[in-house]
Amino acid sequence: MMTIGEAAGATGVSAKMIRYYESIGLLPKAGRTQGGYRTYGHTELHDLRFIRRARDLGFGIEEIRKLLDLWRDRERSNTEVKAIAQRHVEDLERKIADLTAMRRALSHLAACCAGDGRPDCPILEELGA
Amino acid sequence: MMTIGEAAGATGVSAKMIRYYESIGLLPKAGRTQGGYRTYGHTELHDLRFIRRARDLGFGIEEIRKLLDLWRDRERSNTEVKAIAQRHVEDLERKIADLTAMRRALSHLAACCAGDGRPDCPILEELGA
DNA sequence: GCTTGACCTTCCTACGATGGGAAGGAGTAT
DNA sequence: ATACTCCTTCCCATCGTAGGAAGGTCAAGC
Repeated sequence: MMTIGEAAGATGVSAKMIRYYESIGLLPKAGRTQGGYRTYGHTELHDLRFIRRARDLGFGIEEIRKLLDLWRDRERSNTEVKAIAQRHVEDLERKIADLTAMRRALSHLAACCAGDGRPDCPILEELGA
Repeated sequence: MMTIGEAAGATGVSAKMIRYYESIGLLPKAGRTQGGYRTYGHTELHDLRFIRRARDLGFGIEEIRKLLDLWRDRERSNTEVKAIAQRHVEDLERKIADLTAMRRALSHLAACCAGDGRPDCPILEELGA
């Protein structure tokens, strides 16, 4: 059995976030020592690593909640899991497209700006047009 | 002279955000009518459009604050503007790279998942590995 | 046993940008 | 005068994460 700090070190999820995930019901309430310290065992560490990986893939808390439920359900249907994943892929693609449009517009403007110390600046001209 | 709602309609910046920008000092305090309504003229509309365009390019408030200051400064050096823009381009590229990595990993997993209603699911297997 | 220091507890605050809504006043058209 | 739209300020929520304060617990060394 580990303390919250050890579990944090072992999973890469900060102690702060572990308490937060518990507080919003993403994780079941952790066991406690006599002194009131939270305790973490194999199952709990697994959940934490699961959450960590899902966060790394950009899933939001509510999506992770569903994924954890599905993971715990032996009778689950992979159709639902795949749907969640595909929705998230589309979400990522939308965000990538937005950022890419910004980057393209802005790097074009930056390329047009001499950057030679004079006041003339196509970037500001465009913003102030 | 326009009211805040008219200025919002004319610039695409919501009345809420106009008040917010004023409250954080991004915009100077607007003039007021006798009744206490904020008033907006040419200069103010220009600033609002400037902010709107900069937001559309993904600049944060503090960057916009600097850009607005530079815009107002006739003695400005385009070197500084270009540096801000290039830093932001790099920021965008980092975000794009992060999201792209997520999308690649996740769409690979989704492609490996049959989605045929059975419990077997490479996505959950990977998250729970 | 006692002290020290590391770790834990809860609770509050903040971020960045935006939106929602309540309560009440201003302006305008009939 | 009435009714309606718009304005005002103020508070709260989002989402995930981090910082800090005040106080309790635990283990190691003396």
